[in-house]
Amino acid sequence: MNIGQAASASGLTAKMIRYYEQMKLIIPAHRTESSYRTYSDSDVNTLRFVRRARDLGFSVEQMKSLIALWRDRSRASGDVKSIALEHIAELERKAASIHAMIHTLKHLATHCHGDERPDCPIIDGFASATATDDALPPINARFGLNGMKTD
Amino acid sequence: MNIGQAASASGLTAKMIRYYEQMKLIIPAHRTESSYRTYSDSDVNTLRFVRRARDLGFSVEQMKSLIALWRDRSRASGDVKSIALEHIAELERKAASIHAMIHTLKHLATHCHGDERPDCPIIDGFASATATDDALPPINARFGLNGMKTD
DNA sequence: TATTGACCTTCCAGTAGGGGGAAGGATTAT
DNA sequence: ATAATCCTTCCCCCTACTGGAAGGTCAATA
Repeated sequence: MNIGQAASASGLTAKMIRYYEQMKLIIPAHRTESSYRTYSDSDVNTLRFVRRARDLGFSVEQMKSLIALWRDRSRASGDVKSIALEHIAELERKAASIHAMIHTLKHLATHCHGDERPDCPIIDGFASATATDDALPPINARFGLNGMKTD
Repeated sequence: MNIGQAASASGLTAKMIRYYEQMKLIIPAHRTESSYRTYSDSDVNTLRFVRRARDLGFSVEQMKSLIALWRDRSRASGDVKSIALEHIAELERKAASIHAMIHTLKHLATHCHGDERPDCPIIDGFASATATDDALPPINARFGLNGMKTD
């Protein structure tokens, strides 16, 4: 199986598979004489594992740990659980931040009649102090989504 | 007022102010003879406007539109509202995606005893088909957070 | 006055997680 | 035979910044 077929079988793209190989998340694929990458069914299982972890928002670094634990027959399930719980906590922080934005925006939007008149509570809300100032912590104390795939 | 003072007055950093100037989000600041940037109270108002919009998750491109509308005395409030509503919809998609991740992860985590035994439903869930496969749409149909600051 | 320290300037590099596309070789279908 | 579709590596692009180097400037102190 070449990279394109492995890609559609796993739900990743060929670009992603090469990227993960380069990042040392996955073991370099075997090559044909003409240096085409080849994938076995077992390799595709690994790729599917990666895709599922990625779909759950794990970073490449986190996935490295998860794959190492996956391959380790003597792993402690507590190690896996702690990674998962930490990730859940991070996701919940992100969700809370997004909900705070939605809340403020909806509040502003419901007071905007949204016609041709220039009077606009949304713009006015941005231009003067609103709940936003208090709703979000200081700029440097915040946490980032950092390229996380909520795709 | 120089850039450091404008930064603390607005809640941005000096780096961000220079970046926004470079990106043409804000008008280049006046300079002293020794090419220090100087900011008036009015300039700081603009910076505060930018910070609030940023805190609500708007991208630099969206903020360009919002600032243009802010400065346009004859703007239609409907134009502002449509930008805001579109942004709310985007935020809600992101939130739904994150909640789906949390849901799946919590489901897996509650079935993991989390001790020294190697048996781990979380890892097993990644390795074989789970609700994840159905919970998320195909990889190319997804939407991204793309550097958005949920910081 | 000299010097220190806290500013400021520009520029370059790097981040995460890839996407896009060029240049060129390989394989496959007609 | 030839065209279409793969594959390879390579490098640049994206967002929204942050960090740091090299160097100029300004205010206070010894």
